[in-house]
Amino acid sequence: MGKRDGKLKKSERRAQILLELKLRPHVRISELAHRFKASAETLRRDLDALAQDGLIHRAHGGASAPSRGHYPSLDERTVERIAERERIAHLAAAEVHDGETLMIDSGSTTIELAKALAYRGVSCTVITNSLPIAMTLGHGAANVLLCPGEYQPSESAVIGTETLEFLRNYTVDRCMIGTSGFSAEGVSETVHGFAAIKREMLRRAGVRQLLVGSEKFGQKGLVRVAGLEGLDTIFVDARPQKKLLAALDAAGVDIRVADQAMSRTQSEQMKPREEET
Amino acid sequence: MGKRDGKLKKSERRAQILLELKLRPHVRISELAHRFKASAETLRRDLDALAQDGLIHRAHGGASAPSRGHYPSLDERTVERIAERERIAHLAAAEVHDGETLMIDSGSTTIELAKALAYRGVSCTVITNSLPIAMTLGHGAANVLLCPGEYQPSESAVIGTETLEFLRNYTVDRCMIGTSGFSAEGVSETVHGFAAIKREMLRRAGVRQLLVGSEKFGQKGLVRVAGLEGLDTIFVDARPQKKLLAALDAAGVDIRVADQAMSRTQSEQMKPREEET
DNA sequence: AGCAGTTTGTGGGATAAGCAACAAAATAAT
DNA sequence: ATTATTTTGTTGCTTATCCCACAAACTGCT
Repeated sequence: MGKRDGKLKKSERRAQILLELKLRPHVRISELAHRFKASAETLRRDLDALAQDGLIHRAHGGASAPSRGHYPSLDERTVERIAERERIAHLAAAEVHDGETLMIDSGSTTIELAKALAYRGVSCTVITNSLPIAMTLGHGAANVLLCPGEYQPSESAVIGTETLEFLRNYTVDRCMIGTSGFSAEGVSETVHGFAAIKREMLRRAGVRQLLVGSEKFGQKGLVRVAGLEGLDTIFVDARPQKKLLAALDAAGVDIRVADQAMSRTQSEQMKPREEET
Repeated sequence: MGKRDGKLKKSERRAQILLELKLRPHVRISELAHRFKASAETLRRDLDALAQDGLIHRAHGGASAPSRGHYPSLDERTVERIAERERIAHLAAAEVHDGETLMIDSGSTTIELAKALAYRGVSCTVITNSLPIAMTLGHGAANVLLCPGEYQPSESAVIGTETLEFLRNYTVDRCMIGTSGFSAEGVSETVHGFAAIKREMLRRAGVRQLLVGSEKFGQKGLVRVAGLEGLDTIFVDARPQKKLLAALDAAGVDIRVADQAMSRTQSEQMKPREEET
């Protein structure tokens, strides 16, 4: 009657592979073949099929998660404008000194910030609601305090009343947040839960800093997070347009532009991928 | 004469590799060797060194980025006894029904449990202190409530007083925990912080269940977590020895053995082909 | 310059992965 | 039940990667 032989069907195998790649950055064909008790050819076909659909990134001998992995909906954003985000993040990271306490919220730009901080080996204390940021910083020199809350797969972060209550217990030197909308009227978000967290972080911090790519200029999200006067510094990749610039000046916001020059080395290095023969 | 042909030094090469891995999930040795005009051996040494420092994840033929969830010390354990852990996890996961509330602590066995629950699509509510477990379950049908606390890179989980205080606010139907030591005297841990969390979880749950591989039988850790009488069920991959078995019986612990036959993913039985030992 | 230590390149045998075509099962359809 | 279709396994061969040891090239220092 049954399938006593615990063999998995094609779709089950592939689902497991995707699941596995959410935890591990890389799986190996030989390892999978052994695990599933299937031939290497079968697994090779599985990986090829998944790679065809863009669900995984094929490599010699195995496969790895596509792009920056764990952040499904983050990924789409992440692949674009990486260079800009990196420049902004490095500029912002240079501001942070050893021993500081700071809050960092979730988002693709702030993940880059975490990477930059980890790379610089800054030994600060960070309170965050983002799991990838906690992981990135936690493996470096920083102390990380993670907020409680309901896990939100879309951002790989936690939100909710528990998160807000937790934040209210702390006061920090500095907070660095991202945003999905930035205009003369201020900072705005599309998701209510995330807006509340940003708002609370701004309230709990001495210095309030925003990391925002120029593509967000002029955009207005559903929920207002704060006005320009609620910010001390913004880190951007390009100088804002006249109107926004005037509003920022009026609000006394310090504008820090991460221009190309300071990361020339990086952008040069990315180029040679083209010259394959 | 040497234009920009100038060969890069070791540190430069390695920095570039890290940069490259920020853009792409996987790099290949042969490709890097060509790019840097260096031998494959050199690049192999580079990747090995970077992997040693935990900066990248080594793979056959190349390397991938570790960023989104590198569990350094978890990995070493994870490669061993995967099959046993999976069997235990699937057996335990079968116990959980839709709508239940449960607590799950951090550990390599409980990560397998999370994978199994995600695979089965159980829509329960889970409170955990483990980041990988939150991520795994959160992308599935379950609701996940993550504990606050200090991030502990070694287990990719949070611990500390914040974690304990948070747990005290909840009561759940069931808790499922792992352990590093299991003997007739009970459950024990090597790290104090993790022991405290397991203890609190056991206290807050109606049904208290332990997942433990047979390799832990007889081992005693530094800190005692609970006696056998504090457990309702244990999920194991092999029947305990006489002495431990007697103690478990005396304590009224239900023993659930995940034997080969019922394993979903692997069954050695129907494979009379020559083995690889 | 000369020397010690590091870094890189080279060669060869062992192992693993890729590829393609075909056979064997398993599954679905009639 | 019997085809048709899909999926998986196997075989033989090619290519790529790994690993080890040793030689060559480079570095910094006295």
